Amino acid sequence: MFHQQNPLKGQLDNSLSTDKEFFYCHSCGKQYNTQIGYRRHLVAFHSTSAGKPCPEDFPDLLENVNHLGDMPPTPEGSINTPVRERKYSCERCERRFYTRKDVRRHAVVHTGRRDFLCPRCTQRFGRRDHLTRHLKKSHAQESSLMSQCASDPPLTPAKEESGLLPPDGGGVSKDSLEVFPRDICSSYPLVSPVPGMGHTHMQGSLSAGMGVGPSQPPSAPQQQSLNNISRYQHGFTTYPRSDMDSFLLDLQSAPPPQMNAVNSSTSTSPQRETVVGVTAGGDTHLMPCSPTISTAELSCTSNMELGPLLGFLPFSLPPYSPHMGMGGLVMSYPPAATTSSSSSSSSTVLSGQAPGTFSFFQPPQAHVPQGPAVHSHSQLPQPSSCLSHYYQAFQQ
DNA sequence: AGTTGCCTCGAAAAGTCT
DNA sequence: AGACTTTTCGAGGCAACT
Repeated sequence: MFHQQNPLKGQLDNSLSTDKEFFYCHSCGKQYNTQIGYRRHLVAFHSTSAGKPCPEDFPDLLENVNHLGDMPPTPEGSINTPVRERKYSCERCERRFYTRKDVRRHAVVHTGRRDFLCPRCTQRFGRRDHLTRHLKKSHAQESSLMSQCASDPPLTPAKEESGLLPPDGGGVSKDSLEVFPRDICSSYPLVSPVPGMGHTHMQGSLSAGMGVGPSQPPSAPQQQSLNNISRYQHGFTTYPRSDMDSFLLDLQSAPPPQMNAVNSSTSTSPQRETVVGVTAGGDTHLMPCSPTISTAELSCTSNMELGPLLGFLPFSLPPYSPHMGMGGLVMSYPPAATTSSSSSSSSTVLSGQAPGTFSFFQPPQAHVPQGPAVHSHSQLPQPSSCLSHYYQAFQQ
């Protein structure tokens, strides 16, 4: 956020407007409202010209560039560019787009749906590419760290064991698979953000989001044992501290989670049910009781599905559109809750899972061993060696 | 035409400096 | 505390691919 009295602005811009200042690029005539935009542009395209103010003979040009934004380009206003028409308009607002695809994607703005869950943190995104970007930018270092941490067995991208996965990777983005080698996914006991991730507030507190939670804060001793490898220590990607803070605060005040709500919501799924289980450490977890969960599901946390939690969201979701959850990693709607078109195409149906059933993905170590499928996980580094404070906090 | 993902920009949040 | 910088996310445009 830039403040109004940015001294740099005076150096960089040759503003046209009296009430708004801009940053101009003299090389290509682009205009930016913010310094950061201008700088990024310089770095990206004119690294040698960084810092140079644009000459003053660009105003006319830039005026045309100024806000093509939401307006259809006019022939006289275009800069030698072919005239394109924004034929497709949004029904809920007056925005217009060049393609229908853009309209559909834009719909997320109105629905507020964020079906793409980050398997590493509690972030949710409305678009897959946003999640991909988030993973690359915010969790890339963790991936490398975990790669080093989990040296045995050697890293194997989940897609390589894709015999259990649909050809498309089970709806998990290629990037996600690449970013999340199997062992990494397995090593992180993702506390399924699920039960609460569907909370109304998009940026709500973790605890509200988790809806689960333990009534006591994370145990300090365990955390201390992890200090030397915590990815939250200096130099690692930051996590939403505000979320963590509010989560911890909520832990102190929130009533015990209604885990059975999840259970009841999943009761429609005959194949995979979620029950409240208690681990050896006395921790409460959601535990899938079906043996039909495949290794792929265990391996890739991106397969988390949010169906159960949506059942008790405080807001009513709009009818599911296949385009909104397309290829999504998360949503699976029961036939009764979907239109005729959505049950087959809208959601990712995992192998071994009946289509259209609510299901709930569970972090691997919450399971009791389930035969060969779990074998590989037993070889993975124990969570205690690689688990971050963050996730451990939610595991308590 | 639909799907997917990358690029870009603007805005806001978070972090750092004075 | 305010100014400033950096990081992250939301969103639109668009190209590649099917």
